[in-house]
Amino acid sequence: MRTRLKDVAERAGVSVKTVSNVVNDYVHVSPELRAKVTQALEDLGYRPNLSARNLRRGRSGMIALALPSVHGPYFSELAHLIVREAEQHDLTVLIDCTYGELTREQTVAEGFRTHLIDGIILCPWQLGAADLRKREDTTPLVLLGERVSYGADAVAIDSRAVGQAATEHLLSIGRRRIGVMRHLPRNTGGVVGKIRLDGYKRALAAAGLEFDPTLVASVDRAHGLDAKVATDALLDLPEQIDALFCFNDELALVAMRRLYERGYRVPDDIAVIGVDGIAAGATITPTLSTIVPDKQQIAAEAVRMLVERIEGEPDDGARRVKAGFTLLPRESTMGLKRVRRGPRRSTKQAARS
Amino acid sequence: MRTRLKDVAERAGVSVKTVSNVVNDYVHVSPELRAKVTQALEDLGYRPNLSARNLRRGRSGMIALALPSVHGPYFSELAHLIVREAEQHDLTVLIDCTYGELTREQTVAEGFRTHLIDGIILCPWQLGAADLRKREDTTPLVLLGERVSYGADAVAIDSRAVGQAATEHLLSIGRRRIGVMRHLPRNTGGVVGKIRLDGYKRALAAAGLEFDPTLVASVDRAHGLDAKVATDALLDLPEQIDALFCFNDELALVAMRRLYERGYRVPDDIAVIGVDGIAAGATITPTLSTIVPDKQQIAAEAVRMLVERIEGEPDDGARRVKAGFTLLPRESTMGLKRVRRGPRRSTKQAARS
DNA sequence: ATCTGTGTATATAACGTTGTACAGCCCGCC
DNA sequence: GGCGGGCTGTACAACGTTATATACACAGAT
Repeated sequence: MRTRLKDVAERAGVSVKTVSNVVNDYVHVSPELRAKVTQALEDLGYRPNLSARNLRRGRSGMIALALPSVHGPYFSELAHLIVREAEQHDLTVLIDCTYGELTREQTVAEGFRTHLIDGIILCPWQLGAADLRKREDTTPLVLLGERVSYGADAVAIDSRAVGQAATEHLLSIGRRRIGVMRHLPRNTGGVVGKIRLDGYKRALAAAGLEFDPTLVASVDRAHGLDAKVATDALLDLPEQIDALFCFNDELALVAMRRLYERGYRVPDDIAVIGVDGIAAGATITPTLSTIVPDKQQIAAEAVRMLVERIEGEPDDGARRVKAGFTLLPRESTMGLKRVRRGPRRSTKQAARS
Repeated sequence: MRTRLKDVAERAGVSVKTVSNVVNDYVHVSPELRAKVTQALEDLGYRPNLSARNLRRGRSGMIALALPSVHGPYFSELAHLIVREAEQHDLTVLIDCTYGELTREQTVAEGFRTHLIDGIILCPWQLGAADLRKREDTTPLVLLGERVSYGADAVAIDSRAVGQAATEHLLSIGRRRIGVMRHLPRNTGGVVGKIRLDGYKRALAAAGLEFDPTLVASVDRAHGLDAKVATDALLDLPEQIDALFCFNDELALVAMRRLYERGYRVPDDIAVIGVDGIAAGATITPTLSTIVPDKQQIAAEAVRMLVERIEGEPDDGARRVKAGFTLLPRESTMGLKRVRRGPRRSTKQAARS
């Protein structure tokens, strides 16, 4: 049916191995034979069978990328960067969605698609250190995120610093009563959230303010109704908040919508800041201040570490890499800039802005 | 290093094939042997080598999904649905990003990862009928989208109907001067855009309005500066537009932002409608009216057709399936609903809304 | 008592590729 | 002129799995 090396070899009148040599650009093949083989290759439209090749080579050139979701903007952007990074190492990425479910995360860590993937990049939500100790699979593994002491390489941003930076920014524009909306998926340790909250407290303390636990609202699912309810809860506190620190941009979008519905102006009444730097934040009104993790760096470090493990880096214990981030102040904290009021045309101004 | 069937066989004192039979749940294995083998399997932590299995079986259980982008919300949602649909058929999906580049699309159609994938779902932007005629690879292929006469199965929404529905909606709320912003990637036929524009014209004609080509703005890239410039162009026309039909939601988000910056109110001055039904459209203010393609149906049909081809459906020529869509009128055309003005608390109202 | 059939297990041959070992050959060098 | 050594090319054996053919035991039917 499909043409194999053998077929090509017969047509060119050479051995199978010679054809293989031509296909793999082996140096020592005489020009005449090479030409003849190349011709036969084209005539028959040969395509290598990668299953066979992988079996023989013991490598597949594929890595798995397992994320809680590929649906939302943050992870899809990250996935994109990892794919591009992997490409540079001649690796194909198999993307898998765990939905943050423990069983799926375990399946991934235990090497689903065994011997078909050379390595795994996993962003765990529920998987704990215990699971990793029990791990039997030996496929190289790199983790994304900040859950504490693992038995595997990991790359993450410094969530404490993030929490601190966001809070300091809100303090710097004169806000004093800062609500927090954190994403706390059910059944999750919520380690990241804790650390980020820790940064928030630290910034408050540095400014001589006391931490008020009633200002912290938790949201089960990242989008939708829950965030709305949480926003209401914060708005209905006896003493009015003047700022809102959302642990991700998607929460912030929902919150801002809710603020609008309830008649609060952003940032005049309440300043809002998120985390992630998703694209939509730049186009809505007011544009969303946010903290942008250096996704490029995360992607690069994760792939680099994984490749090192695949290449057989001696197992000198788990390594941890911190990735950077940038605070991006926009209208939701700094105030609106309107070019003009009312529907009057103004070509030049528009062109300039 | 890694345990193979042979190792398990030796430990259990049986033949390799017997172990294989146990692994594959073959019926005729005596309970005693089955128990012994199962034990050995566990003891050694056996993992099948999928490369070898695939080689032997001639199937990999993997399909490729190639999209122009996996970064944006529309395609990431679609990808998600296709993955879930494929799961039901015991298929793993390998997602690939073509960036709408011709060469990448050709690579995919020509079966990259040969013999490792059982089938391909491709959403082409530049690939033409000619490319498909030249196609040498025989891997089953299903196309997403509406480019005209292909030599492969395809599933798509009826873009003419979409264009017509959106336009009729704008007409129904009394708008008469409707700008169009279409996404027209460089070097692309832009077939979809043409058909959608055709629906727009048809709706105008039905309402007794004349088509004005100056109302059509084209945007090269889906997001960012281009859409801003295009919005300006439409706003700077001598006669004021009162509605804007954007060919996708991302364009609409940028356009609405720009309208705001230039002082136009949505929908009072200009009503806006998009296409795709991305999540962000529900949370921004005003919420974005849009046309939502039935992505679930697209995913289901695409996978179904592909599986049929893989199972060896006789090649009775290309099949085409139309998927449905829904018009979702929201604030950007129907008007804002404010709960209350000013930052006064109002617990009960908020709880109810 | 022999034949047929069925359940159980095995040995062996694939699947398509690449690494290893080796066989010529031609070159230059002692 | 023999001899080591690089260049070409081949035969064969793997890689780990599953399909095929076969062997054997034991049942029931002839």
